[in-house]
Amino acid sequence: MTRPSVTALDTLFGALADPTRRLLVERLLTNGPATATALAETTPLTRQAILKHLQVLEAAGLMEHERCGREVRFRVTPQPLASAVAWILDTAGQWDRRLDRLRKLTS
Amino acid sequence: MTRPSVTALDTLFGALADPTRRLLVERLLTNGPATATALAETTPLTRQAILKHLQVLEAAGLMEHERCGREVRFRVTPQPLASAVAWILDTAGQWDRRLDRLRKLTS
DNA sequence: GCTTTGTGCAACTAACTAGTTGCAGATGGT
DNA sequence: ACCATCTGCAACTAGTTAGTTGCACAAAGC
Repeated sequence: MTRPSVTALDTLFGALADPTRRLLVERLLTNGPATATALAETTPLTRQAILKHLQVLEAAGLMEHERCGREVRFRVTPQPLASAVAWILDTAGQWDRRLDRLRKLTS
Repeated sequence: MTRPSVTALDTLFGALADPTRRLLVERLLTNGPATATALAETTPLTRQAILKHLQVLEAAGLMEHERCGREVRFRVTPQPLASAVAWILDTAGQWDRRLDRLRKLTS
């Protein structure tokens, strides 16, 4: 077991480890794309704090942003979540029968 | 959107966000229970560093430890991984068709 | 009883994270 | 042109995390 390097799974799981970030993902998925300013208005946090969270999510591949005039709109790109599920299924699948059944269905 | 509180998902995803911890999970799942000392021998890290990682995993519900004489053996308890998968499927499932198919099969 | 081996605890450092404030720059409306 | 609004960047604080070292304690073997 050599010292592991930082992989996409690190930033991905790390991004999901924060409740504010998970809320942002949920909210953007249900309500559609929005700006950091708009998201911050529904939150006790400042715009900059929200923006940093969005950038963490973007670094994990879970967000994209698009410029529209003077606004910057963020949209969820959930594809990387498949890797997270894949790791869980590949790892624990050998142990848990129910997860293993799921693993076979994904391939 | 009120300020979210720290939930089990936070510590769970947080525990999975570290490559060393994921390796420990994988190793213990394939090779069976082991002590922190034994695990540290296959690593550039010290026993205490490994122990801390094991404790983080245990706080996330992914480990159990059992005392055997003067040894302390750690074992993976992967049940909480189901919650992680559940969140992903519940959240992104509404978006991604393939994940949605999986979500239905878990219920 | 002594030695070996494994665990437990505490202190400490370095690095990173979450969040803030303040200000400058760009865009759109009138 | 001017004003309101939104974004971008930088500096700063406080708290947390990863990892270390050192030492004390407990259990087994001889």
